[in-house]
Amino acid sequence: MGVREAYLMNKAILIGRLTRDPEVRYTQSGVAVCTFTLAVDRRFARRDANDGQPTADFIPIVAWRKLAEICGNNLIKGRRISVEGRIQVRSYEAQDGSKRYVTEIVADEIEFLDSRSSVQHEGGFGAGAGAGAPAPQPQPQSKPADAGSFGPSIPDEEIPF
Amino acid sequence: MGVREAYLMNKAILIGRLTRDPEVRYTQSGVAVCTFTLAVDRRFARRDANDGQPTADFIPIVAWRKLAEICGNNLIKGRRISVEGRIQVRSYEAQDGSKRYVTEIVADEIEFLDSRSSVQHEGGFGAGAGAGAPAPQPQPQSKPADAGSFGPSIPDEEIPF
Amino acid sequence: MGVREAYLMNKAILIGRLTRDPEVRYTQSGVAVCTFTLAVDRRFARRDANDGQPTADFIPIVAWRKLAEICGNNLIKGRRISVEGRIQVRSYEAQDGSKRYVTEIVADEIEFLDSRSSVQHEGGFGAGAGAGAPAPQPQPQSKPADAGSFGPSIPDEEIPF
Amino acid sequence: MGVREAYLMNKAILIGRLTRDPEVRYTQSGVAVCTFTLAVDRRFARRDANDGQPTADFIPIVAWRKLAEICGNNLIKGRRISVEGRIQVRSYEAQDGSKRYVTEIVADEIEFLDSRSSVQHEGGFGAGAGAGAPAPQPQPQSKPADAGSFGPSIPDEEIPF
DNA sequence: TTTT
DNA sequence: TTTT
Repeated sequence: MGVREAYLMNKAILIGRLTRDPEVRYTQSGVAVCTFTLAVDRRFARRDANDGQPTADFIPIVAWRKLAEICGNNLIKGRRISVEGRIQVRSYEAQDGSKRYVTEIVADEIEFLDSRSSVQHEGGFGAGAGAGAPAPQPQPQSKPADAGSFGPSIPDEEIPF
Repeated sequence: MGVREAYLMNKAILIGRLTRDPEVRYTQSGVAVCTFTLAVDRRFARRDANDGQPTADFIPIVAWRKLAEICGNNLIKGRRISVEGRIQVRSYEAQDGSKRYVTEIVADEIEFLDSRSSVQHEGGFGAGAGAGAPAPQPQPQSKPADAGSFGPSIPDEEIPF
Repeated sequence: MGVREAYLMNKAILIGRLTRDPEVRYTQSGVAVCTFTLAVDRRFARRDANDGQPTADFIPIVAWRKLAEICGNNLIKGRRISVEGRIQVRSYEAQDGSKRYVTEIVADEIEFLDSRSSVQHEGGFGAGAGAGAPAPQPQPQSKPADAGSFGPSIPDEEIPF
Repeated sequence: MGVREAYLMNKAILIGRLTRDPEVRYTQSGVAVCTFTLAVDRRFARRDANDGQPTADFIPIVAWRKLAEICGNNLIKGRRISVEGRIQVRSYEAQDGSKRYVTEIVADEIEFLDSRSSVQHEGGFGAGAGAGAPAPQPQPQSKPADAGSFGPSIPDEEIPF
């Protein structure tokens, strides 16, 4: 027998901006899942260098359940947030039979760091915000909606805790 | 003009075990880079469930320069370590022209959490550790060595700070 | 007017050992609060140096509500845990009228890093564990009990969220 | 004998504002040490409640060596920064013979989150910035200077790593 | 003693 | 007052 000493840690803390409006979908059993990508500028990147080097990391984020719905209803492209969560690496088989890996942050906590109005004021996002355009509808589908398309393809086993 | 307020954060803190001995290579300009994969058990995974669900995340780690050499000379499959660093997402073009993404942790600090002897004692790896066997040489190439194979393919632009 | 941009962060992540059994008390309104001290060894301290330099930091921890009760029922002197929380600085007036400061970590999450039996086996605590002794009762007061002594002195305003 | 398994962690991550200009002093052997207090607003504090409850934690920060000098030369009351470091608890004997405890964060990394001009522009500090006033000299003593007063009282044993 |  |  003996002492079980299985210590582990898996924590990510990020601050960045959404590259797009978030997407909310639902699993077969109706659990909400929200996904988006966070752009986190690299600390010492020279954005003016034009040397082809990336100036940011684009990190996929996943939120589940209540947090997913709050994100879907409040986040919007360009908004700055902090995310605390764990790094998850999933694998799947590609069409050509090869194994592919997906790395994403499963969010435990998300904090909104600038007000929605400030994002708009700063002109953080363009499309559809032009003069004469109809009022934008930043809030994504807030319940079932088009859950049909992608939702059912999310297996319930993916749901954490 | 106005106030520049470009705050960002990108921090990962991990504790897990090496899935293999680390690899050390060198860039064209001779900078050491060490790579390995960290297995971090998932908190609520039931390892006995046999339900096909993963029980760990396998997270690629990269260390550079002095830290790379320390890792190459001291780490070994099965050893438990902590890693603190940042999440980096790189993209490259696959042979079929599609874009692929690689996510890895660029290590700032690594700490060795169990002594080398303890890993051996726990039977973390077998080959060559038997009585009467020649002294194992777990230390990978500690300087140029076979840098030729992969090393030169690491572009110097990848080197952080 | 303008953009409100009030970002803050206050996070502590600790791993150490309890210097004593935890204490559980109750506020006037019956909310559980558990306190104990965590000994966190200093990384580069030479424990053998005998130079009078401290080799550890002794950090006060506070847990509230359900977490307080779980701690009271499961923790014990010598046990190794991780604590995640925020740093809180309180002040109070001493008998001599001077202002004193108390710094403590308000725990959000606590994880038990070695099993209770392992602590016992390692001889972490002696009393009552001898052969033939009556079953030890490490669980402190699990509800009101002697809340009278210290409990009522905890003002309800101290309770977080 | 046996496996030594002495794992510890002691990490603090803070974002807040300086309550005053920082102070730089020097130890007997000439090592720079910078101290200041960080005000970190409490997340759910109601600043308008006027209920006597604190709305922020005031956390003492210490930086050493090069970092101390950078802080002394660049920080200023009201500036927003992030601090990463470890929690240190020191004790000393008060004049009345009782033991007192000081908790502070020993900084490993500090990041400046708003530009100096932005702090000024926001009216973060008034005195001496009026028209016709002589150029302000926010930079504290940048080398030995009045090290005499407090400096010599900092024992060299306090210096970390 | 406290920042915005 | 301190843990291993």
